Amino acid sequence: MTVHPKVSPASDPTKSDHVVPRARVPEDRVVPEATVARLAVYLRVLGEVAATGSETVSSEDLASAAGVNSAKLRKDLSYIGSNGTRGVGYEVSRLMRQIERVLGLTQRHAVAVVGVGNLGHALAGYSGFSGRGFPLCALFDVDPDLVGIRVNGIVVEHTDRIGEVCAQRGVTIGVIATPGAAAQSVCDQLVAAGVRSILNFAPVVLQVPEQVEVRKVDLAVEMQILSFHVARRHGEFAARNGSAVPARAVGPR
Amino acid sequence: MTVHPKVSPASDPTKSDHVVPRARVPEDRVVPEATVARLAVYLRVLGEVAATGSETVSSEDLASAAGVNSAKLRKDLSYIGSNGTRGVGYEVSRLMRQIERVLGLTQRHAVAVVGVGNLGHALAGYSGFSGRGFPLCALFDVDPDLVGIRVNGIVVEHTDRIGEVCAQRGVTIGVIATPGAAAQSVCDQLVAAGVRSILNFAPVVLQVPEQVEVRKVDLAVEMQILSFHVARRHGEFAARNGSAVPARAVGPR
DNA sequence: ACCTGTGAAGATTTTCACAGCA
DNA sequence: TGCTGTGAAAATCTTCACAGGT
Repeated sequence: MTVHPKVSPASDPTKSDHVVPRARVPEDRVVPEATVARLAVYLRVLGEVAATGSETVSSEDLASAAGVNSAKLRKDLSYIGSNGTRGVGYEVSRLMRQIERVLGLTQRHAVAVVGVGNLGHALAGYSGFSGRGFPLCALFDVDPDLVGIRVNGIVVEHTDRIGEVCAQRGVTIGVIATPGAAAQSVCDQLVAAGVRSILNFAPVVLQVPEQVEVRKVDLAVEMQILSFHVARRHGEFAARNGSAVPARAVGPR
Repeated sequence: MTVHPKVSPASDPTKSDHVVPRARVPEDRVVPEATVARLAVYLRVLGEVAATGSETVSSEDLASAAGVNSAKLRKDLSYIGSNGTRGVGYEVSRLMRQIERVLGLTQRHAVAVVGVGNLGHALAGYSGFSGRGFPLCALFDVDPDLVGIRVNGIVVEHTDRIGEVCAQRGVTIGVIATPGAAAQSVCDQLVAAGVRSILNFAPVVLQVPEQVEVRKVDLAVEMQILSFHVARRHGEFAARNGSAVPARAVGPR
């Protein structure tokens, strides 16, 4: 079941020296997963800052615009070897380039979307896709009525041709927007075609080889998490006095 | 000079005492945030198990279907005071009810979707919405061509009426599917209307009072995270000893 | 024999707080 | 003075490993 690559409980928790020499790539720093997710957010916020004409930002301002605290932001940026200037802040354009480089946005990633229903359509039309280094290169569906039509300039192919078309067009990222029942099979085909990164919108837990990175976006899960918090809010107070909603500390603006 | 347009973000000065109130269940048990997200997944998988006719599952089987390891699953379930039977496993229907109760799915949560573009349409048509205890009760848009039309049985209202309509229909969860530029303003209106849970699809970091729970779904961020992993695979470990691929297993979230 | 529930260890992430530089 | 970069502490989350019930 669980694969156990390493067994030895490792060594002394003296983190100061990275004992295991990683490959000799320039800027080889370990970027925590949690940090990666936030870097993308910082990048967008930096874009907004740049649009205002500011050439520098402080960690404080950037953090508050990104909704995190400034210590976290500084630590995140320190992982990517960034340097701002003490007493001044970060140079916006330089920092943007740095984050883009770390996120691999200096290369383009050809994207295929499988499933051209409501959601697939919306995705295909999403400008942030092609606009931001993720050119949409292929669309697939099983529905004969959809195969052959053109969406956002791309002709919809039959899912049977996933392997062939993805290989041909160098697809590196696959987006699954099919019904749940079809998702695993589609996923298998993408993986067979060499796709190693998948964004899954189908309400299914995909089983993939470990080298494949899957990100899941699940509306039902998000709604249920919100539901939990709604219930919690009511539960904490309602038990005692039966009132619907606890007094609000913040009124309408 | 400062970037933040609005009031306090979900984190800031006032946040010195940042101890997020832990999630509580009537029994005074604490459910970690990370666990809450997985409970929703377990619930779906349990549904699939139930469909096969099994009346019990082991932590091992359930975990593998949910893509997590069994120790984690058992610990998660222990937080909700669940009990399976040693030597046997968990009773499927009982466990489902328990999770539903903890997630607050025993009550209905009226949902409003703001923004009836491509994505909003897709969301409005999403069956898992109304089907699963989240009745879609209101739709809003600014576009005069959309206001008044009926989508999935719901008449689209103008966003000016968010406050009025949400209050009237008892909306507790708001979904923002507008362009980024409109999102903050829409959010403010939802909050003013008493909505305390928001699912945000707009590529913006919303600034909200701290009692409001915001979940963000951000396609660009997801793509960029995948991009990072693509780049890492190709870059760093390329020529390390010939053995297995160094990529570490990364579970969903 | 099998499988849950959980204390404790380990790993990761967040926050604090301050040294040090422009 | 103002703000970054970062050790170190704290908090959170994951995994181990086994006691204990069936």
